[in-house]
Amino acid sequence: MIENYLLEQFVAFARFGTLRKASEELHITQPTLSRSMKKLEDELGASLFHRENSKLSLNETGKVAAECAEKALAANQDLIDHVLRFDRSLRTITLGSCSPYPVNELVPLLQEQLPGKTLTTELNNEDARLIAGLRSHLYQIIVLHEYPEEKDLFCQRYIDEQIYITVPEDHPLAAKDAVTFEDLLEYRILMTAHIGFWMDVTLSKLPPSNLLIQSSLDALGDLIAASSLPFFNSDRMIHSSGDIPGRVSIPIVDPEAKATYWVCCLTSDQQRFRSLFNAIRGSMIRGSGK
Amino acid sequence: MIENYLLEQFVAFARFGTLRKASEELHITQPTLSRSMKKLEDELGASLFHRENSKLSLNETGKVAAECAEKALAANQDLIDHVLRFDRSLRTITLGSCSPYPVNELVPLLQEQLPGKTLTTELNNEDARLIAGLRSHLYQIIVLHEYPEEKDLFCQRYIDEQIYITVPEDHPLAAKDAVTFEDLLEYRILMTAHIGFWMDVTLSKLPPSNLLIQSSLDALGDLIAASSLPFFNSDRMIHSSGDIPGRVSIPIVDPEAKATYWVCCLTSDQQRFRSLFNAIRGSMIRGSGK
DNA sequence: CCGTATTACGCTAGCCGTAATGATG
DNA sequence: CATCATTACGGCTAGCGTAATACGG
Repeated sequence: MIENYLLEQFVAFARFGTLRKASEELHITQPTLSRSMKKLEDELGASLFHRENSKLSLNETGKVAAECAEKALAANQDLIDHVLRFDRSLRTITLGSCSPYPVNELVPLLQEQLPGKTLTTELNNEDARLIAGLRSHLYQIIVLHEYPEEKDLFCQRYIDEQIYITVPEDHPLAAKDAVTFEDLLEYRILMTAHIGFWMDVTLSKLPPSNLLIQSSLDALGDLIAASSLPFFNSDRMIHSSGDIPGRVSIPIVDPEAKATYWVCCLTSDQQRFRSLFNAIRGSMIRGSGK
Repeated sequence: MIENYLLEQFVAFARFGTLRKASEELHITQPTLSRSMKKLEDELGASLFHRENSKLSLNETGKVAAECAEKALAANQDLIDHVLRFDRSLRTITLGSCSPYPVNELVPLLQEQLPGKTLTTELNNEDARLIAGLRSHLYQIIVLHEYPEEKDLFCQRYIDEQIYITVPEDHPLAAKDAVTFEDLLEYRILMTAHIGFWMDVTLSKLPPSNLLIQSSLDALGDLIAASSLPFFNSDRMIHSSGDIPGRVSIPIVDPEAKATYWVCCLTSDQQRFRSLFNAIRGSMIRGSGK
């Protein structure tokens, strides 16, 4: 068995080419590195270096060893990452979502159902990365916008969301009952960057030059109030924040402008979150009754 | 970074369940293990054990950690194996073959073409394992009985071999020009275990009870001389060792009883073995001219 | 001479074992 | 009291840094 401190030093040499540079990077002295490299060769029982003229370089075996050493160190780092992540997952709940609205709705529910747990949330555009995060205990609960086929996931159908465009009452579009993305091609539209997968949807339907993307939510609010530019909205958002005087919201009828959300956890966590999923179902019934 | 000696001790505990057993297995003392497990928790910054009633067991995080630790240790062992194998491959040539006859032919050629190198040979029934061995530098040259499609292999068509059955002149089969495996069903046949993939062929065509398999080649030779039992032979073997007085050899005409050999190396080694492959082609031309 | 690697030497951190203590059934 | 884990103590290995040496462009 080769200790990792030797591999770390060896990989540093392989990367930086000379003992001096590597020793500086690792904040150890050159003689220490020199000694370690000898020790590594000794413990492996194979020559790894080509030595000539006070110049040290990897030989063919050394190159093979450097590759393998990186893998071994990566496995070690994996261990640390996985353990810390899992340990954290026992005390904290991280909600990963493809879209911000479900987060708003779920956060109070999670806080109520999982008292004493720290709750953090994260937007992530790609369903695949959300699922991978769930498996690696980066997330405990995720919200997807497509039903996943994966067998190790327990999924509960959640709310729908329909995208609207909100315009001033005197806007050319204001009279319409419905619009398509195509209708929006001639306008510049305000939006925020923090809308999860909806960003991918809008970018696939509208050219970037049409979109005035604000990274700050505050800035977006100010611009909406101060300008008469159209901006994206959704039935859910309108419902929860109420109508804005002097503006009308028109539904976008493209199929891409409507999504069904799914709340998922690992099947191995299903029992643990049973009452939470019950509460989610309950909230949907109450929500529809409003 | 977690040092591997800690992981080794941790995995031993995970396997054997108590510090005592693990300490005995590792030939270290119990207090040492106890201290190491604390150190591991400390360095990871996570609790790994459930401690109660002077009983130590893994908690959920510990189970995750044990799995990852095994992977990390496996990666470390991989490093050692790969490096030693590669280093060895620079000084020695290991020939892996699916069949013994090509080995007999190739060994003198290899010794002539690669002077100063240590030469070892190994029979291996499965082509897939020969190819894997080539890739991991366990072998440098292999002989297959089917053309492999793998792109990282350089392959050279080699000799054919045809299996015969050798019987006494007064044997019922002696009069035949050709036989099939089916004809052999009623006889007990002498053979050796060291015939590579031919063993798989015979076992697929004849019941094991028909085969008198000798592990020692000497024993087989003695039995052939002392008994009148049929035994397997091949055109190549007959050619090189000459006819045995009082015996006749009859070809087995099933397609399975004929093989074409392929000599292969890694394409990355192709240049290194160029003259060797030339010599192999040369030997085949001379061989056919005889 | 400056930059490189190796060798020599002394320090000390940390790993180990022994012995003692605690806890449990 | 037998078994298992933890704590306490002292020895010693081995990894470290400093300083000196060697070698080349």
